[in-house]
Amino acid sequence: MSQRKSGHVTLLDIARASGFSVSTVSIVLSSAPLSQNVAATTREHIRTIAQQLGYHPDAYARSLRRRSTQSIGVLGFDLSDPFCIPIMRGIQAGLRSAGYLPLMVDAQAQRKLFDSSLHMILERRADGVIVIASWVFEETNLLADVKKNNVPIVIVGRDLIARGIDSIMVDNEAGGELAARHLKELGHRRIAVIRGPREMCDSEPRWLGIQKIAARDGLDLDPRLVFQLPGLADPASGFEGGLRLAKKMLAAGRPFTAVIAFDDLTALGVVRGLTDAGLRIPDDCSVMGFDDVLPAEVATPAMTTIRQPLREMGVEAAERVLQAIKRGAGKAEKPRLHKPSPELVVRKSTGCPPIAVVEPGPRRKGRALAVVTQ
Amino acid sequence: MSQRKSGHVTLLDIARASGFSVSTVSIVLSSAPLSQNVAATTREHIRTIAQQLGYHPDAYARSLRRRSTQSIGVLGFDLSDPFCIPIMRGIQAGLRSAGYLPLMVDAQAQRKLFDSSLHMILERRADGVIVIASWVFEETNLLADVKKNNVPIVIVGRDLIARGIDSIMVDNEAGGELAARHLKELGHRRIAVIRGPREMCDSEPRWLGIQKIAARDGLDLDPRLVFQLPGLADPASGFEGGLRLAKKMLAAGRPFTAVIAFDDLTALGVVRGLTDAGLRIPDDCSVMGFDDVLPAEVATPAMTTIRQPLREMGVEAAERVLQAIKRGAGKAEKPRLHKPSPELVVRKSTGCPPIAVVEPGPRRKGRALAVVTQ
DNA sequence: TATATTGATTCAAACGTTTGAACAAAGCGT
DNA sequence: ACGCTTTGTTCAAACGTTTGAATCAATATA
Repeated sequence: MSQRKSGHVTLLDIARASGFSVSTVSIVLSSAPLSQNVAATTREHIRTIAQQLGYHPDAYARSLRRRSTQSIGVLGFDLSDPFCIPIMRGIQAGLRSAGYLPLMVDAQAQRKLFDSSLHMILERRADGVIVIASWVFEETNLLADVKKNNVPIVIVGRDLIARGIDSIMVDNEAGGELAARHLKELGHRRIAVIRGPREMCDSEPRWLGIQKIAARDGLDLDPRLVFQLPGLADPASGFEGGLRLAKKMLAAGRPFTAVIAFDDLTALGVVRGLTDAGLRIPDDCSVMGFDDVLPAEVATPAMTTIRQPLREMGVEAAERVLQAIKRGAGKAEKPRLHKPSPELVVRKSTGCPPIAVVEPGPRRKGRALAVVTQ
Repeated sequence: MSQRKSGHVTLLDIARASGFSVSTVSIVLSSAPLSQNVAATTREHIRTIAQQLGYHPDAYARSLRRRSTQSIGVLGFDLSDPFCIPIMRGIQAGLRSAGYLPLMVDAQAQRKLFDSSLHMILERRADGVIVIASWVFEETNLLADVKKNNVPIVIVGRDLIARGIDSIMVDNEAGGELAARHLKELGHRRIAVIRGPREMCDSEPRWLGIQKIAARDGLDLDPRLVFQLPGLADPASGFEGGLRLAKKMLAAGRPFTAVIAFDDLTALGVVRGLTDAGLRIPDDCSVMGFDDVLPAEVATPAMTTIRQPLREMGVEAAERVLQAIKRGAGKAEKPRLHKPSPELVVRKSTGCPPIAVVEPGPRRKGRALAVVTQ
């Protein structure tokens, strides 16, 4: 019942209550090697008292002394992006098994917060840093300070090996190919595409993959049916973009039987846009997404998409950063790029092309059909 | 270019490099009151050097000395629940303006992790704790240790004032009423309901609200059309549950024109189930959710739902816990319950009841209609 | 001229923990 | 009686920071 000044129970409290010294108590409670030398009765006694008082070692004091925090800063560019969550989960799993703790920070898609979050991580002396940058992400001088304090860093969702940073990014080109091939095999020939925002590094390779298959298999990629998502900050803005572009798509007056959208949210926006115009998915038009996030899975019809192995990517990131730590701060190996393969997930938003093809002429009652001219 | 043992730049490094003492450097860099007395040229000099060396104060050492970490532990029961994210955002906003930092932890819906996460928060000496417990959540002896170390605590999404904990929980009964009234005003009379799992405290009041309106306005709540979600851990399991129960609903052979689901994911499951059976939403049957999470917003048709002011709840939680800290650890006011009002969000999944009413007799081609007998 | 006052800087102790070294006491072989 | 090991415990310094008190000039006041 000793009166403590700070609200927290400390080793000293337990020392006093048990009659032993702070050293002994510390040795017992932290199961230091020396604790084998401590009498079993003493150990028991000290442990009991600690339990009673509700003692929790002060991680700050401990880290200060041990010069290691056993924690990894995990900086999510935008946690509200459903894309981040599985990656986070993977990271958590990867770290936990090694006894490390994630120090999660959410930059809320704001550049300013991104910087200050990074500072925060450095101030907390994380032993390493993992950055999840799915959506638009301007490079900052992040390198400067992190490297100056030689903290190993890994980035997920972006290729920054050129800047000397270990990177993990799905094989977007393969993903683009997968999507195009799937539609081709269903019999689609005229495909509309919504490309990602210019600032995102995923955009170009996905488009490349699509083009590759199109060229090889004779798909028709009418430039008037290729659109581009503007680069906005909010991940949910993909939905708005898809919705808006779906309308433009119909207005273009060119026939198409399928749409490949940049990501799942965009695809959901497209579904909304086409549905509003009276089309049925997938009967009148197939729609594909990319990523495989929760909203795509629970939508009706369930979205056919290209799955990124998000969780595995998180695990990999954790392993990378832990390796780098083990290797020692100084000897930075040359940065590697890990490119996991995406996977086609066939659900209900894609199907065979209709016998008739969408061709909305001069705005008749929303939907107008014309026979395909193949 | 001085060789440091630890990877991190410390005050001592700067002291040496600048020729001033550690004290002076500290005073300058932490903008302590005394820094007014420090010569402007000195200030400038020290700041420049700190910048060059990439100095970041060690949060651990600082907190140890200051006896305050300026951080709040935020323990999310399951971060993959889209419900959590807006709350998190609110908390972040509320804390940031007061200069506090959230220490986010994800219990991943696992009881064991829940406990260890709480320990972690205590070890990190958070000045306060906010718990977000949306989904099933068995009380632990969480009180014991947190209270023993007198750290103020607030819980969002559950009413624990009985256990002496400040709580914030939407007015579920009002929400239930809102949902029922909306359907009634559209002209629905026969309504199926999917109640939440027994373990969740939200379940009962929502049901109460629905019953209240039903009784007053003469809605028909056929017990054979009232279902109950089993209590599973995974938040996405609500979807599966809704899907399964939708099938049972049709199999019950009782006419209904609308469904109130326990939450949005469940509602999306219902939409899937009914759609699979050949029904159109909302033409043949209206479906309502609860919460207003992202997947509900981007689904097509967009989900009509009862919105919880999640962000505001997060802000409120932050303010509560900060107040408690300011008030001082000892004097715990008697715990209060804050019950924000939900809000009806009308989208596209609800509409007037069909002239014909769903009544799936002996499994004919999926969908069978019968005239309403009002 | 002695004494406050002010301005600029430093001393030294403290925060709670860990840990190499030291100490004390006992057992044991020579 | 001596050294040597073993067992059980404590000392004291260190981690990087903050801060009340102290120092020391130089200047202003009595």
